Amino acid sequence: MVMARRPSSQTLAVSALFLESTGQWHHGYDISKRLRIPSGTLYPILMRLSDRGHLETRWTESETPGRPARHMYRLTATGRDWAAVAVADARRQNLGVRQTAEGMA
Amino acid sequence: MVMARRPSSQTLAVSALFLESTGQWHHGYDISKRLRIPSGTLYPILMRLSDRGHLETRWTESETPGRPARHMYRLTATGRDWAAVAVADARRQNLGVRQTAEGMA
DNA sequence: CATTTAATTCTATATATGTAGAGTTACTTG
DNA sequence: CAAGTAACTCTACATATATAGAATTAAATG
Repeated sequence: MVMARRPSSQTLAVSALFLESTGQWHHGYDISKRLRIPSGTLYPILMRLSDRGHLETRWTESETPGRPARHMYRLTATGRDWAAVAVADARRQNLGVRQTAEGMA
Repeated sequence: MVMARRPSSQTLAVSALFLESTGQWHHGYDISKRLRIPSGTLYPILMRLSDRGHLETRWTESETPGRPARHMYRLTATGRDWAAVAVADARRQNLGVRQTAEGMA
């Protein structure tokens, strides 16, 4: 039984962010800053979502040397469906899916 | 008049490290750990030495994605001569050119 | 010798990734 | 409902680079 547990608020926030811009690639550092989720929490989330087929990934090299490459993520088709349901469910139950860091202030 | 000032202890330590292994490439992070010189001190030193023609540089990509590339440095021919004189001078004056971080304990 | 100036160092921050291990929370099972 | 377990989060650290601006130090100059 994969993903038995309801997604955490952090996972929901990440999912909502991807849903807002379906088809677009995002990278961890950007998501981390936008949602104020620390890297040690975010990267495991991104990896879990990827492992479950909700996100697909790709690497893009930096144009300036010395900077680490970016690991890009975006929703898969099934990921979009899963995220839509998960976020809608959470909103219905008023579980507070934050859109941005500011929205949670 | 470039390099009017005598090289600092940090610059001497870096120079000595390069001298010990002339011809070999080193990267900043490694030097920083070995000599315990913080990055904000070390990178300017490496850039100055490069600008003055004492070091040549090269980038090597990391084999594991997500890790930044390494900026490699090694002595040039003139750099070796300069460093040999600078380090010898300092040792003669007993200015304490540390070989390693431990050597300064 | 005091002041000025230029060179250098230091502290903090930024860019990006990720893992280890401890702690917490949610879900299941007895 | 209590206890166990699995999932998840958090803190700290590691990998590598570099810059901005403040503080300091060394050398020159008066």
